[in-house]
Amino acid sequence: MKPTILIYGLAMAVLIFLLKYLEYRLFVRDLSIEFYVGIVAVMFAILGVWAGKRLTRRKIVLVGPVFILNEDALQQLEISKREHEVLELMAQGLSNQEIADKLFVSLNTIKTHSSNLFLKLEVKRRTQAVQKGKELRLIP
Amino acid sequence: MKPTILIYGLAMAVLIFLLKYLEYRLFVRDLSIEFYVGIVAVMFAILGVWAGKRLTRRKIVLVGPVFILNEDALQQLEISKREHEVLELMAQGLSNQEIADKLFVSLNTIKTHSSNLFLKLEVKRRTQAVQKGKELRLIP
DNA sequence: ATTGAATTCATACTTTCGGGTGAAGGCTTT
DNA sequence: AAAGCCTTCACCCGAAAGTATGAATTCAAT
Repeated sequence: MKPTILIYGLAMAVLIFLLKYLEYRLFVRDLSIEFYVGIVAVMFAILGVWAGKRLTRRKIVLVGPVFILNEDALQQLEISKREHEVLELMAQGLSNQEIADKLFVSLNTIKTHSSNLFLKLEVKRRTQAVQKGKELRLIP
Repeated sequence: MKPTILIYGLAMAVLIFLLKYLEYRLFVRDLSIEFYVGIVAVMFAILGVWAGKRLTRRKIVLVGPVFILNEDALQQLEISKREHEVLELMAQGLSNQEIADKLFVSLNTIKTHSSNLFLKLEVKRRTQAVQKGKELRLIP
């Protein structure tokens, strides 16, 4: 931070000196008023560009991709809440037994859900279901 | 495009008129030279800010996430080319038999590869292997 | 109240997956 | 040449996944 301030101060000093120098040259009739105004205009235009850049320099914020559930697809494919839940847990790499435990239902129930899910998603395996689920934004 | 040009032309006309008006007031001694120069400076500073914004307005290009293979992880985990290949096809939702067909080897070979892969990735199922593979950027 | 969808579960059967072990051939490194 | 790794394949076994069918229950909509 310190060196930055120093540089800015120095730049400002140079600028003011230049202005005063021009003012002096104008005073002693060494410079036409048109030239004087022109140079000042150019200087401030450049200063404006620079200051504008400084002030509007927006900080870059990296935002991870936000997941937006595709509810239309869910409805079109007639996927129920439970099936959707099962799909989510599948995508987390859980086995049918683990899913059953997590949802407090029997293994057979999960098998039924997953079978129906595969029919609706038109896939044969859970890996493909997860793939398609992500493509259709049914799961993150 | 047309209205834009019209607006710019109009703005420039106003600007020039203002400058000339100030020049006239200066000429008739109605305005001190300091004020004149100051107003010009402010005007051009603002113009500079505006022009700077216009000119440096970069076009926003949306680039899809680029996949960069994490070769370090591949080496650290001692994953061979063939195993990596198998992992890729797994991630595409293929069964072991389909992978075997695609690589022109036997089903048993793929089983061996996948088993070794699971050991190296420290997972139990292919779904988890795919997950971890993506996390580690071993596969897109 | 009846219909229909969703959820639950069971039984039985087939297929796929995954673990363990062993082994042969090829290729590189020492 | 010997050691070490990769790749290939085989056989066996158990676990997990997936299919098919049928059925009971709940809950919302007609």
